[in-house]
Amino acid sequence: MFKFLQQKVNDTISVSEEEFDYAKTLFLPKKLRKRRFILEEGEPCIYTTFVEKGLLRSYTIDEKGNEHILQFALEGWWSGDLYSFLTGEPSEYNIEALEDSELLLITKESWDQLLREVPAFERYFRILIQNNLIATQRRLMGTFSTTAEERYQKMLKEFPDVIQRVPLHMIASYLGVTRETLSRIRSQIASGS
Amino acid sequence: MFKFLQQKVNDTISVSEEEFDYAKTLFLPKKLRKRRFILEEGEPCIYTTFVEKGLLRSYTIDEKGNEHILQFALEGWWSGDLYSFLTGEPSEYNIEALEDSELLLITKESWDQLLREVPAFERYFRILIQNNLIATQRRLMGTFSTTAEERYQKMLKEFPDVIQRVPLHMIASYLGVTRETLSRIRSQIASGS
DNA sequence: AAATGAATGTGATCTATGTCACAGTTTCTA
DNA sequence: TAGAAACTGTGACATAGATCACATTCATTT
Repeated sequence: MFKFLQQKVNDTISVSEEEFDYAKTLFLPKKLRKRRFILEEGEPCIYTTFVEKGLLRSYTIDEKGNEHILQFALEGWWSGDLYSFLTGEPSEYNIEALEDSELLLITKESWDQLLREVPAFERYFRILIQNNLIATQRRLMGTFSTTAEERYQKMLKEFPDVIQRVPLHMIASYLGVTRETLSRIRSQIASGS
Repeated sequence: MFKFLQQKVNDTISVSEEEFDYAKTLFLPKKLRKRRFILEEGEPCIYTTFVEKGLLRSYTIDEKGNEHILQFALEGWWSGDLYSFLTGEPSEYNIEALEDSELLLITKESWDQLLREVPAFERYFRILIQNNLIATQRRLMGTFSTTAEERYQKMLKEFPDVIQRVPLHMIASYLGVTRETLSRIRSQIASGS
């Protein structure tokens, strides 16, 4: 059950068996069925989530009712609303399973404890967040400097598995365009260049 | 000279005088005149920078020659290209002083050493990066869900000092619009609503 | 197996923002 | 202090992408 998490953590830093055994005690396993939510807008984000199996998405809904996807989380990824998790403030995000999923949850208290007692985890999360920041900065600059088609092509290369497993209107929402626009982009790619 | 950095760090975590004295030895003070660069596209980002005084901007230039500003760094902020700094790969960013500035620089080697020897700094940077990630995620979602005018109004509230000190075409570039569009938004705000 | 809802495609039209061009003003700098 | 950059504004026009509307196919659920 924790094999996958352990492997992921050890890809980044080195943690002894004892340290990891301790870490295990702080996580809560949970199964989440397709179309069920682990976080809904307005409630505080109690857990940070590691995805053992399945696929989550986190998204906001704007005043017009449009969804905007912040992140897809496949196996081996983390999910949650960092701000709400840290502050206890109500979240602006919804986190939904797009497939039947198996998750490992950790509360703020346990997380604080883990970082305090096992400094290697402080380092692990620093690196995790760092890589996330780098990727998010790139995505932001990409929305300024590239067309919707270029962003779609890039996503096809970088996350082919996400594209396979997720409906197109969600890909569109992740790219920051409407489903109609993505549909036209796709038919254009299919026909011509 | 290090008073400001010390204060900033102590706002977040607590570091003893001894620890901070050690940290000081790892930073290199540098003055950078207006319009001079501390990083240019194509070269590796050798330093992460703390701004003691002045104002920096980091930006990329796309294929069409348009600039896109990732960040303004005022007094008390950090600047650099995280990816290039960590990997040694050539940077895609330029970092330029918009005013005569006083900086504290730290190399990757010294930074690694600092995080290794003073765990409080590992924590400090984790929190710093975490807050940066939260802000960047918000900015990204904002570009998807709000108009250029809304983003400008929000920036006026959040960073009035940046707006005061930076030319409008750079504000436009930060917001992801052209200078002409921002100019029209401003005259519209001035006249009507 | 039927029925409901989710997902996708596509045409017609609209709009926010980009592009290009020129002019006036301010700020460096030699 | 003169000349050159940098900065800002504004008009005319172009365009990527949004909106709205409808049809079809696919997947779930009872």
